[in-house]
Amino acid sequence: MTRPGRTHILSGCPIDYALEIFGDRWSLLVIRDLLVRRKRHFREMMDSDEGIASNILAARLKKLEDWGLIARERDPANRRQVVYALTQKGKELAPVLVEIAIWSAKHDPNTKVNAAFIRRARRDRETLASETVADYLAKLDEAKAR
Amino acid sequence: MTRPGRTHILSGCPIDYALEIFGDRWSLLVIRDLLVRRKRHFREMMDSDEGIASNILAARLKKLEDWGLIARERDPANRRQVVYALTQKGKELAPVLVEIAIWSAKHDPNTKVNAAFIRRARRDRETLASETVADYLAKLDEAKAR
DNA sequence: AATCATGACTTGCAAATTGCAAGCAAAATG
DNA sequence: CATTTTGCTTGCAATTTGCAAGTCATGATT
Repeated sequence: MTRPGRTHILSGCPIDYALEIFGDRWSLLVIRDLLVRRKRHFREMMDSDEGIASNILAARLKKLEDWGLIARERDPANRRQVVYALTQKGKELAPVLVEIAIWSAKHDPNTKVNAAFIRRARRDRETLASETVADYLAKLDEAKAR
Repeated sequence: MTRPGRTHILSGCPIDYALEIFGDRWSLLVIRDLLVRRKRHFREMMDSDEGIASNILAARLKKLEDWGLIARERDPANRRQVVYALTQKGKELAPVLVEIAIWSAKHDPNTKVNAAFIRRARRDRETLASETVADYLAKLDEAKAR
């Protein structure tokens, strides 16, 4: 089994494995963009509010692809464009994103996510399939925008 | 409200808030050490398998303290030593660590965490208080070691 | 067909961060 | 008192990040 670009010997701890893949400032934001905001193209992700640089975005996409979290193809409708999508492995990070969002909603003094919504997310989490979690997170995103 | 060391304007997205605090290779490993492995001293965290450098560990501890996830005090029994502990804000990251561990256990081909254990973690998660989650994760850690 | 625009990167370069290993000051131990 | 321990700090090289311009392939327009 190839483990791409391994810069440290992994300790065997599950947290360490995950952080080898997405332990940086940008990767989970890319996954959010794909999962929650349904972005598909490079330009769309570049346009997110956080202001990622193109070389960093390109490098993160490559890494996530190398580790099997995303897949890419040339868009047949316009071959200049690449379409990125989460693999199942990538989609299954949805509960991680939910928990992070719940934690942040509680602790970010500037949060715009309402507490009742978060309590519901926590209560219903077990029944959520990953696509529905994506909808959940999308609603969190919309709630934030209000 | 002071927001320590803010290097980017936060987008308002809960994922972005969290990544501002712990979006790096090492911070969640530090939190794991405190929460799961019950480590309390600098030297103990330095000794974790992943091999963090002392300047990075010191910087991460400072950042986590600045953001209110950990607290520190001189150990009255030995004033050379500093005791670090998670605050409530820090402890409430336990469900995030559980989800990351579950994800990794499923996707890390070298995982030593058994699947039945993970299914149980998923099923029981809702009833777990953060201290019990810490025990859970500790058991995951032990299972890994076997 | 030629020209221009678009999209996904790539590149050059400066700033920032990481990592190695030695160093330092305070406190404890022998 | 001399030595050891602890939690950092520091010097320095390597690596990564971030800004902005550049490049190449493809599509659209004239």
